[in-house]
Amino acid sequence: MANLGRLLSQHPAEAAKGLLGCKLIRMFPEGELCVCRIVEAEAYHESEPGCHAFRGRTMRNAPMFLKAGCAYIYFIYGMYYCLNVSCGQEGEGAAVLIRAAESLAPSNLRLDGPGRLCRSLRITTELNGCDLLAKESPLRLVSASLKVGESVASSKRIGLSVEEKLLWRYFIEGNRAVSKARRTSKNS
DNA sequence: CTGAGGATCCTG
DNA sequence: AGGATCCTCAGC
Repeated sequence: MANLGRLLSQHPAEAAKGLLGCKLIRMFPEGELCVCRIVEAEAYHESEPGCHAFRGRTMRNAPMFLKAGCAYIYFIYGMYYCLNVSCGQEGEGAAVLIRAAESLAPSNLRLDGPGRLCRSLRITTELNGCDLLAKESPLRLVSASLKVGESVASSKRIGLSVEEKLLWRYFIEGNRAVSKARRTSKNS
């Protein structure tokens, strides 16, 4: 995908699909750099009750309404953070949850799960709202394509008991950073 | 003001 | 299967 901004301005389901294979780059305050590759993502849109923005804008979900490409980071279960990328048009409550990534450099980080990804990359609400498309950002997205031979599969979203007919979870089929039970379309 | 529940993960 | 752990929002 040539232009990340254009990709993310689409419907979150398109954005989630297109984010697979893209790089996520974390620059720590001390200057250390981590590069990883997104392998699993879910779409959320204000039109459906699975979405935090379903009941309109609140203090917490406000970043979902920002222009495409901003971070929406929330705290959950008293313990974990989850990273989302705002998408769609400005004023539209839509985002993509980053569920898992492959650790490239260093190659030993555990990024297989939304909570683990944030813990390993030290992503907290301190980064909430930041522009992931800006070059100087401490957390940044860079466009990249899938590798030859890779394909995208989909399933219902994880951990929701509503809207289960929406197949808005996307993942790179067979990828090892996707949890074993959920990495094939057969099991999803 | 209150309390129920949550886009998770780890342990037993 | 259950607990950690606390923030958010709906409801009163």
